[in-house]
Amino acid sequence: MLYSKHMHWSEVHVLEGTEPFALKEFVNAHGWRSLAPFHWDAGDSCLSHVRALPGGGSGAWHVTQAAPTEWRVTLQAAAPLCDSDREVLLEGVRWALRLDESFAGFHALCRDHAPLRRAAVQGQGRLLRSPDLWEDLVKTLCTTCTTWARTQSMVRALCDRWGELELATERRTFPTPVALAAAGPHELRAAGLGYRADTLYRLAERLVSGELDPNTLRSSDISTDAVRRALIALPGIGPYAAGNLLMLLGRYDHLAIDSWLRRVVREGWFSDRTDLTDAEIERAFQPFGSWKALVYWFWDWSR
DNA sequence: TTCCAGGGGTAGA
DNA sequence: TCTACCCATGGA
Repeated sequence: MLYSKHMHWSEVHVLEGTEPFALKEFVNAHGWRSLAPFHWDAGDSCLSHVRALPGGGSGAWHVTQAAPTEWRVTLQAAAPLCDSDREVLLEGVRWALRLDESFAGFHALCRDHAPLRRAAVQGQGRLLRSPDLWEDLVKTLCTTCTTWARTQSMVRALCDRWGELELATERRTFPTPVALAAAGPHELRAAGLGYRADTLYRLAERLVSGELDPNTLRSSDISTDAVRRALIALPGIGPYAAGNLLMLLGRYDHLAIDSWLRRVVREGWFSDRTDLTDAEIERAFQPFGSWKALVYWFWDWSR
């Protein structure tokens, strides 16, 4: 634990996970790593994130792989971290990397299907998520009815305009609900959010008022159906967005059916039939039970 | 100019 | 439950 030459606080921790996985393959399993304020340094195989801290100010974490189940985490901040801020950052790393989640059931299923065996052999199934669920709610909203390039630019614009500058990394945090509620729908629209501006503003207001605490949705005491109903009750969250968020929450029994999934499944399993319905897609995934979303993500569609 | 993109909400049947 | 329509925005 020391001050760097730029007088920023830095400290190193080692976190242990329960199941081995490769950081590089994990980070590249889906697109979330390219959404701010995540930063993936492919050369150093280092994943970073910056976030606002409850004690005020902000902090950064940088993760590299130390061993199959060991992670070297460097925390950075403008000043020494208090215990609660350190805990928030480290808990965020555990959550983002899913260090406490087991994929043994998924891998058992994978061994029965040739296009999934690679996933079992390589220990796949883990999908990166943001340290904070509010951040993933907003990011998911920004994936609706747009291109991936625009999703990236929308999320970047939110950070650039309403995020806090983290001094050690000179990167901007993801904006808090307070910041986006204060911005208002007109400013959000002007930042390129389009019709999502109104729903995003309403979502931020619900969090600020205390009407919604998204972290209650992280509880394992609630049934998946109850979580799904709560998600769909939120402004701007429909079946696709709820499916994506359930997957990020570690519940894989619902598909997030979007134009990309429709195309992949149509070409892979239905001879490119143009009249394929969502109901037929749902039925095709029914045999995979509580692992449907991961089966879609890790199925070897090139076979 | 028109169409569509890793959809959601609403009205009407 | 299903369908039709609208919702901003930018790139092809």
